[in-house]
Amino acid sequence: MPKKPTPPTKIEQTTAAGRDAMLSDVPDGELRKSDNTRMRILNAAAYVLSQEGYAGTKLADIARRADLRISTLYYYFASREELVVAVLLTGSTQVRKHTEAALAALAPGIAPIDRLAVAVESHLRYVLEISHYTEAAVRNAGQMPEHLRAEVEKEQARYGKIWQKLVDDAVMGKDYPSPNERRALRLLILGALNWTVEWWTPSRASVDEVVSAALKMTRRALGAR
Amino acid sequence: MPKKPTPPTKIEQTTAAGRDAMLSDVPDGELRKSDNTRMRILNAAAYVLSQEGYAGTKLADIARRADLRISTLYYYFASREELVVAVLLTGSTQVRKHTEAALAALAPGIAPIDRLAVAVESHLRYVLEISHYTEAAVRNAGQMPEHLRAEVEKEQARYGKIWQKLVDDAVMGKDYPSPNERRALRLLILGALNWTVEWWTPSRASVDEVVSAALKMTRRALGAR
Amino acid sequence: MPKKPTPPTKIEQTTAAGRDAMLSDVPDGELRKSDNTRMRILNAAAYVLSQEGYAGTKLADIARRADLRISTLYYYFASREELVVAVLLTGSTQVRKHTEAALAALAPGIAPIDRLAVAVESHLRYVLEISHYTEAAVRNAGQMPEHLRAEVEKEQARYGKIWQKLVDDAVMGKDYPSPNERRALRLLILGALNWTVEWWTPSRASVDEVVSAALKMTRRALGAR
Amino acid sequence: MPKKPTPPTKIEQTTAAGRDAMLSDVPDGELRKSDNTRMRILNAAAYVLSQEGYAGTKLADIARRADLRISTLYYYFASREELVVAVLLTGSTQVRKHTEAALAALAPGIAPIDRLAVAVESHLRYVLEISHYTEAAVRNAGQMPEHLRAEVEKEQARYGKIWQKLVDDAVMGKDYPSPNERRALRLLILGALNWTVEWWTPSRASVDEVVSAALKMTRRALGAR
DNA sequence: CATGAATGAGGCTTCATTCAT
DNA sequence: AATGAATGAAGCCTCATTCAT
Repeated sequence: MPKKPTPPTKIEQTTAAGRDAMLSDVPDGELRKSDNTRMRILNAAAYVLSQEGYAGTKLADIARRADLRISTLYYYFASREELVVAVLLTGSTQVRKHTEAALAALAPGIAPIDRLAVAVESHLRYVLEISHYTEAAVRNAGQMPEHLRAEVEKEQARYGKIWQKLVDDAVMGKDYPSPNERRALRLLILGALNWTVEWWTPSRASVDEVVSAALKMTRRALGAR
Repeated sequence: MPKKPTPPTKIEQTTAAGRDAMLSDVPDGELRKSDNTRMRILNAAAYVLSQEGYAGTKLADIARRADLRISTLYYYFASREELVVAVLLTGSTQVRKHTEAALAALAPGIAPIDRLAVAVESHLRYVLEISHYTEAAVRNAGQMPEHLRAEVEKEQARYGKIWQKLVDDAVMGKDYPSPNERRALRLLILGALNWTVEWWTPSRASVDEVVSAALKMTRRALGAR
Repeated sequence: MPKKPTPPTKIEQTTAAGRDAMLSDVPDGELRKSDNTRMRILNAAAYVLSQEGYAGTKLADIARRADLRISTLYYYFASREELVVAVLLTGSTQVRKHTEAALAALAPGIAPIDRLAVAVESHLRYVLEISHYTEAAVRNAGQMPEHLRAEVEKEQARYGKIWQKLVDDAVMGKDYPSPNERRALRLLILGALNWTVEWWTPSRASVDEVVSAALKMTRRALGAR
Repeated sequence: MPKKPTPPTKIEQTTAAGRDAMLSDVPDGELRKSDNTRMRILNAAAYVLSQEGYAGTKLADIARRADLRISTLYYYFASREELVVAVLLTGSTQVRKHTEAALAALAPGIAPIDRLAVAVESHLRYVLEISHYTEAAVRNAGQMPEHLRAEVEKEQARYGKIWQKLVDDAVMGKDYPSPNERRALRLLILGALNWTVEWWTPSRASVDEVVSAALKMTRRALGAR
């Protein structure tokens, strides 16, 4: 395992893979202490961001949750902003990868509307059940100061493209004739899914029920019988 | 210690009516100057909140936009929080009233799905075209500190009830059989509409196109052919 | 007296005149409280800068000396840097004005070497006896971060020009033939004078003795018999 | 608690000789690696101090320039302050030794004014051309916190004594009659020389020109011709 | 009514320093 | 002999808030 030069301060997406490695029980053998700590910080930041939002996220909270002092954060990230961007980037990348994987696993001949349904379920479950990173990304996308948006939006555009194709392929007949309408449709659907983070809590309804409703809504909206 | 003569500081929703009054050409004679100023502050705050989000909203920005000094804000509102709550309450109340009015204007025998469609259009246009207050309310609902949510959520619950009835009435046949699913459906639809504030800009598509897509999506989702 | 708009945060040289006004016993009548406080801050900063140097100057020290809280400094200056620049600019401007005044008061026909001598004495006494501002400017000219030097150096260049003329006029015969040498001579003399702030203390020798030595040195260096 | 095997941490002036040894091609066999590294650190610190000043000098800069990690510096120096003091002492000692050597090389019967001239040239060239150590010492003499000055000032007093004798011997006749004036004269001259570090850059004038001006100024100031 | 002035609390960041390896 | 990791102290700065006028 190659030693990184010195202070590991740089923005790199922390992939879901790396994160999972950390969450599993694999002994540290392959990881430097520093990787571990960096991950702990990112995890803590993702959680706080998902709960408190961009402006409410304080380094003190992140440090407390990571069981470190504030100044230690600066050993790994050059600034609060860099840390936030790293989380959001990770979050955006994670859903995308997760959904891409789900789609890749499908049989080749599957109907477009079914592909879209798979994406809906994958996205929704990831946001609600799995990743604070993605919840953070979803909730804070619009709350970030101008100069931080560029990077995050680029990643999100990538995901958006995938979805647009899913929607375009699934649209039947002559509904939603214009590209603008189909773009709107895609964003309305993703909005419906993303907005769940604002209202869903495990106590009132199961994820399954939400997924079920979302799937019906989408299938019908796209013209399935 | 009675300091301020008649401190007009009280949280009351500023209704759309009041607001419109202010925007119209009614001679000032009808209004105390203080009403005027209070309204200017609220308008400014609504705008800033809709753009910057809860945490990004600074009194300095509001004061600048209202062409006042910061300390003046305290003549009208006891605290930043009170001002914010006033805006969000106003925003929530405004859409509700607006949508209620639109529904009230309908012929009695109209089909439930059509009533829902009217609500969709009314809501969407209000958020996107008309009211910074409502945009502020929509975007910041989830970003507020715990102790401020109560009031705002109460108003929103009221609106939610109206919508739930619209959805329940419009659902056809045996789809969405459980109340939980129908609740999820309502929130998915409202989420789709509310999320538009995160992505819609006049430059890429007209409101009409978004409305059109939203109407189709809703009608189909609810089972209309 | 025209009211300044609002927060008086802007860099303007505080002229010796303004400062003297503040130091004298003239009742505040003509001055806003704000002018007074701004002056107190500048005075405090000048003192601290002259004693501690650029890097050693802490806002806490300045605030303490001005009998204010740190945050109050920000009501008058946008940043530590702006305050420092204001002091150095003031300091540079002060000596220049003081020396210009001394020169202006001379009889027209006076010999160039005598004009130079007047400048030497004026400069030296101002730095050692009168102005912390100028001492601050002298001691910190070279210690400032790159991006702050521009403004200060411009003012200093202005003073440098005056001195160069004094030196050029006073140089007799064929010594120091090249402009570069005369420039060096000017800077050596000013250096000798400025460096006094590093070693002079009232306890070891009187200002008069230093002035006397400096005058002799200069007169002889320039070729007077 | 004996931690470090042979912690070479001790304040000793690194003489010009030692430094030259390091710069020359003598095979490393003669030097412990640690000497080598210690020297690298000192050199780096001298450079940074000469450029940034006491307060602007960061261990990070020194480490970067020495191509080491910050923590390594602590293997050789107990603290930042100790390192700084070592540099300044070295710098002060270097000029003194250099000038002493130049004076020692003179013929015995040489005139006092010529001895002084030799010292002027030696000092000036050393500061401007040769040693960052001395430049550091010169520029930071007055910027150091109280508790660090003692050692440095002691060394500088030693050099001052030599200069005072040079000046006293060179003064002719009845000028500068009092010891205080002669002390002032010495410090004015040294000030003129030292201040050159604040303004001289190779691009505007050659060292020779500055030296020439300084020599003429000194000779004349002392009454030669 | 409105504001100028002042402040306290709290956040971000830098940096020298320590220590186990 | 050198370094990676972690930290405490201290500084700068922002911002909501107060209060006399």
